[in-house]
Amino acid sequence: MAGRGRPRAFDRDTALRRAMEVFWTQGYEATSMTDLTSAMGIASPSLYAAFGSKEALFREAVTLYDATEGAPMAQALTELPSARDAVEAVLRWNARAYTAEGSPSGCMIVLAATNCSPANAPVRDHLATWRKAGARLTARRLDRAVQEGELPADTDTEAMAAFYTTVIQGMSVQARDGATGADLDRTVDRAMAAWEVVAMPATARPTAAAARPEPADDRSKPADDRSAPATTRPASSTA
Amino acid sequence: MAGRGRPRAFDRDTALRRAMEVFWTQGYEATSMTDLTSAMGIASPSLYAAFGSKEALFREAVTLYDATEGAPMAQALTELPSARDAVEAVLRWNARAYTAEGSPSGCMIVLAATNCSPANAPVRDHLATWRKAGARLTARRLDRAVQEGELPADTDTEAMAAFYTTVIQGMSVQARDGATGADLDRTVDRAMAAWEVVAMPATARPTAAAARPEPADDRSKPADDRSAPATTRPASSTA
DNA sequence: ATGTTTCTGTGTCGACCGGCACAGAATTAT
DNA sequence: ATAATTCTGTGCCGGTCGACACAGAAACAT
Repeated sequence: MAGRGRPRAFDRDTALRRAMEVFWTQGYEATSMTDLTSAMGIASPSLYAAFGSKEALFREAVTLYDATEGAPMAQALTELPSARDAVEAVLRWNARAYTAEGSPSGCMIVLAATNCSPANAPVRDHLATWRKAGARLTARRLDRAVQEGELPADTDTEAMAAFYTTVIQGMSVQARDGATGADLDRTVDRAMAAWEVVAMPATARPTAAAARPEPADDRSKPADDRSAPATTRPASSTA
Repeated sequence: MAGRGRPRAFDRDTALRRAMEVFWTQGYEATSMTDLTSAMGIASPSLYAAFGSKEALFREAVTLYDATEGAPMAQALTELPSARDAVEAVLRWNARAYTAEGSPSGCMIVLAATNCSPANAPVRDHLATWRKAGARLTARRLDRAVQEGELPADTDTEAMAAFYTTVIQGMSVQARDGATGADLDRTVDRAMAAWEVVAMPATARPTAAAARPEPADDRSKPADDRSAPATTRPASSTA
């Protein structure tokens, strides 16, 4: 198995796993070569010889993350008999995984490169592609549920998958902000309780008792907004 | 109004707005002093004289962001007569704001410092505090709705606010990944259609036809997971 | 034993980072 | 006019970034 020359003095898989943890915690740009080499226990020339570059190492780390952390999700989506159980399994699993002790909080694919400099745009796009692949996998599972009669024939499966993907990605931010597994479970409770109304057709509007006219706020100007309001300074805030 | 010495040759508010846009687009760490000075049209000594440091400038930019982009949200939350209309107004507003042309996509407070090096942890915590303040403002609005009889007395307002906060934060990620305003609106449709089931009491479990036993997937190991599964490489993916 | 190959550690490269010293320019106060 | 004050632009600081040259060490083949 060993090649011709001097054998490698470190375990490549172990070093890659260490690198994944650092990237997972700090993100791509915020992780320096010094962070990597000290975590992996090797010098930078060994890193370059084994992985090529910092970016190539990151891509390998993402692939490893998907293989180890994401594999059970793909399995649940394809093997569980009902789409509802499959989506709930994904949400419950993530609620625990994002808050598990011994590993960084939140999802690496969501959090590791949300913002970066133009020079590293390829890295950001790489993760975005992976995120979209996950949403698409969910949409295909919902399509199957429509074919099997589990969901109404006119279900907007793309929008439904986008909704649950949005919830999952928001959960990553919540976990990074200190939400507990129980906190995320309460959000999952609500997302799953809404299953029937979320499975609405493409043409429908809010449904239920929600045939509202419009947001009703003063359309002062088409300016932008942020996630939630706070006129004054944040102060302490415990929740 | 002018002081004693040589007057400032640039407009401080304009320069701050430019800085906000750069931080909004690239995030805190990925934005260099060169990025800032070129966008603001001033040299670095002027920046330091006017704002103190890169971090102080960022905090001022966040405050400006909240005052300009977030103020309508706080207004909707406090002034609209029903909590349901208020929350929907916030969601609809954000769906448009996150995807508006002429400004960066997504929410600055969610995206500008999700991951950063330990040295910049104070910046990350600063934004996290702001995010939590928004969630708390929503929770207080829901408390008022309970007091006014709009929501059941046993409503878990904290969990309900956390749910909608999670959706909003997920929408920021979606917008960054290229989702359109119509895409986000479809998610808002579903989040609002679920209003009644989301307003569930603290003790309740999934409700509806969702009294499931457990996720039911093979509990292979307590490892973590990511946002969505993808066994193979991402490939192209258009949605 | 000798050559070939491959990995390891030291040291360092040019570029850029955030931040600031310094001198000159522009204003007000006297 | 002259002094005092404040801003502006040039240039540079020490430190760190990602990346690699180089020589020595450790395995193989012959």
